[in-house]
Amino acid sequence: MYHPRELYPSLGTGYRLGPPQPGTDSSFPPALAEGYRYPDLDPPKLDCFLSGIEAAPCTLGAAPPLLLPEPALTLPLGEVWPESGPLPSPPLSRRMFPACRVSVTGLDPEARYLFLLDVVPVDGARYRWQGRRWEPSGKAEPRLPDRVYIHPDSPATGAHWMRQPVSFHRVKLTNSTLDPHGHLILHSMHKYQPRIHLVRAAQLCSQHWGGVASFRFPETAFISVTAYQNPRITQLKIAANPFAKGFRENGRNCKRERDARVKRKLRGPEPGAAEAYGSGDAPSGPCDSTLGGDVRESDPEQAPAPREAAPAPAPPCGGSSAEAYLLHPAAFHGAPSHLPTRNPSFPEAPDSGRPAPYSAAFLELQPGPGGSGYPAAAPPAPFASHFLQGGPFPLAYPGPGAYLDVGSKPMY
DNA sequence: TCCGCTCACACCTTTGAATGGA
DNA sequence: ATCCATTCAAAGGTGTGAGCGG
Repeated sequence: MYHPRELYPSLGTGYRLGPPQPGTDSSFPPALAEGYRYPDLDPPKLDCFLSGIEAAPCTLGAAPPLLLPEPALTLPLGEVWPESGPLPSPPLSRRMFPACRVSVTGLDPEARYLFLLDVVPVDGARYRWQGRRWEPSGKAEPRLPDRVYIHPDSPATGAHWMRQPVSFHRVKLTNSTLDPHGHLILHSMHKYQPRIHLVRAAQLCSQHWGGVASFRFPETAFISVTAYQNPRITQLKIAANPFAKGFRENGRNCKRERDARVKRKLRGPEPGAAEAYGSGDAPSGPCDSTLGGDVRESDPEQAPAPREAAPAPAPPCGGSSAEAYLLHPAAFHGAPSHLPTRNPSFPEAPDSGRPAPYSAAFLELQPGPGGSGYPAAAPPAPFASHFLQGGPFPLAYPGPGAYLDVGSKPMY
């Protein structure tokens, strides 16, 4: 995890934000553009996927009015956070799973861009799992310093980003407010919204950012937890995450095997301990930085797993809910009442060769005009150019309690 | 008592270096 | 000398359960 100003101090401290572009496709919960300035280009379009539990492409919709608060804490240009002694041992963090993955079009193939991801609180409430659903339960903890994850391929050309979906599967979450490793810090039991930022460097060594576009996909909102609240979420993750293979039905770490081991332990030494574990169905091929490695599309056993993860007549889970795990299960995902069923609203993408996505089933959707927490039709967005001083990250979050807090914690 | 968090654990995947053959 | 495939070990990611504290 890095702070962009430390990595690329020459990129400058300010950037302009311009008018959002009108959206087109209303069949999906719209991705919301919070700011943009690409005067010489068609507006970029982002398609959102949940790796492993993948959504059909979601065309960029129109944006709400952009609210720009005063910048808060800033660092002098180019200042690097000092090293403060040795890093403490092992970071208590876990990867976000499934990972955010987006496709982008409309970039200048020659220009260079940075892809960033951050997570902002959705509201001011703390949540609690009430057996069937997540319900607000008290006031949220004070907001933590914002951190930004920079995609490791950054900066790269527009052609590079458009070549294939951009995966953020390496994003790590933690609830340690003192985390020195630069992981995204979240409060447990709070609702968050990931945002994708696309920053164009007009010239890598210039003193100005070439522009920035910021997107949020309502279907990726999640509630952070440190322990599973919903057992069906557990099953979904085990089924979909290759790292949890050992916990699957036939795995050595499944409940039946664990119970058997405990019994054998009580009786004496385990006789079959030296047997080989390999099953030969390990995912193949390298996991590059752009394509997520959490679920291999080429592995026929991996991708369809979520469909088989839960029994068909699933118990009600209270409609929509989502959990993202901090120290323990790193993920963001939901608990649809029809977990094993493909959502008909998301037809299989042509030529994808993948199972149709489950995304809609995992959405943390708020009741609202368009079925999501965001207006189906974007509000009018009068042009108003803004210029932020003090650093491009994070962008203002257009909601209650939004503020800009840059550099109050070391970023790596 | 309940609930959430921390920690240790076993199991598994990922990754990159080392090796050998073409 | 180069390229490619294979092997191997270390690093890292996973959920679970016990224990702890508020």
